[in-house]
Amino acid sequence: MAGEGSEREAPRGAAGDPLVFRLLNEIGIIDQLASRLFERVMPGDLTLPQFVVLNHFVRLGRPSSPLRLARAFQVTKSTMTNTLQHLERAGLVTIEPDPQDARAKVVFITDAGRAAREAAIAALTPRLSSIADGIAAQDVEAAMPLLARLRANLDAERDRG
Amino acid sequence: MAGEGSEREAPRGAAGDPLVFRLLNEIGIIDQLASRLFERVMPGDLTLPQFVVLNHFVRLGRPSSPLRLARAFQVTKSTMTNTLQHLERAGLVTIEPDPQDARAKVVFITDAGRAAREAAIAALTPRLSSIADGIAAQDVEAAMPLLARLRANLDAERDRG
DNA sequence: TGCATTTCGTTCGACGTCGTACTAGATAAT
DNA sequence: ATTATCTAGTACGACGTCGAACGAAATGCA
Repeated sequence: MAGEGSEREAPRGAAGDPLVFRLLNEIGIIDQLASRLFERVMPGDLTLPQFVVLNHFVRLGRPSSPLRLARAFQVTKSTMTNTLQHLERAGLVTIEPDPQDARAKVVFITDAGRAAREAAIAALTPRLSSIADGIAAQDVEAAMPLLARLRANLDAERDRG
Repeated sequence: MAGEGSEREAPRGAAGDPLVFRLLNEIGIIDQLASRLFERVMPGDLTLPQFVVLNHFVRLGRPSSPLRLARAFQVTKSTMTNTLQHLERAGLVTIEPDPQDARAKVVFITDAGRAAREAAIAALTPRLSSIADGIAAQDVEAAMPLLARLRANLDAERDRG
């Protein structure tokens, strides 16, 4: 464990003591550390959101649209526009008008995109084992329902206004 | 970035550890949703990092320095410089040179800062119960060691380069 | 003492993210 | 048909975040 100064605290919320605050707190730290680590390990200029989009294409096996991608990743349309523009400039995806709907666009992954995704996974994989070190699969499985519930609650609260 | 929604596909179990990957994925989504919700609920122009810094001051009960704050929240110095500049412009903190060390600075929370923090907490509190709805305290307690371990692993991996 | 190194903080440019506002095209309503 | 409304995507500005580079001050070392 790193330096643990007496002043150490979490980068997220924690207005008081409540348990859920502590949980969100811990989650915030983990997300912070994980994202940074991912970006540092990524080859080239590939960022985490860019990788995630490329990965999605490979798993999906077919083209998609900016809006569907935005929904899939819970980001706004403008955020996805931004990410796709970067990917397109890097030649990792191509974007064409949708023949069916002149408002829409179709996004394809390119061969270079697939290669970049493979390289990223190759760089990531060895790190994942270190990160998983000393973590029991059954403990993770046991924690997932809690997290799913928390996510669902946040989701509902988001729609609430 | 968050995880996929409806456009889901069977995660083909690439080499490595799909389990920890899924965990980090879920954590990413939760952090996303929680952060957005916080910012939407925050009164005025207060952002989450700004609130967290103010909150830290109240809990700490004494001034601090940009570097110590950066370490406490696991962000870089430049990130903290940025946040503190916003807080100072809003009159929520004051920043003075450190008499002991001419390189350093001392950051104080102001009365306006305390008031802003109180207002934020007042706005946040009612949301908390909704977010915690259906979540058992013992389940959270049970999950914390796992998360702590994950955090520690990420921390160690970060220092590894 | 004097110079090299470390430390504290800022500046700069880049990316992700949001929300608002806008265009263009599709759909519904009358 | 014509108009009103909704939908897909983009533009813009703001904030958080990082890393690299920098100036200024403290510390270490010879």
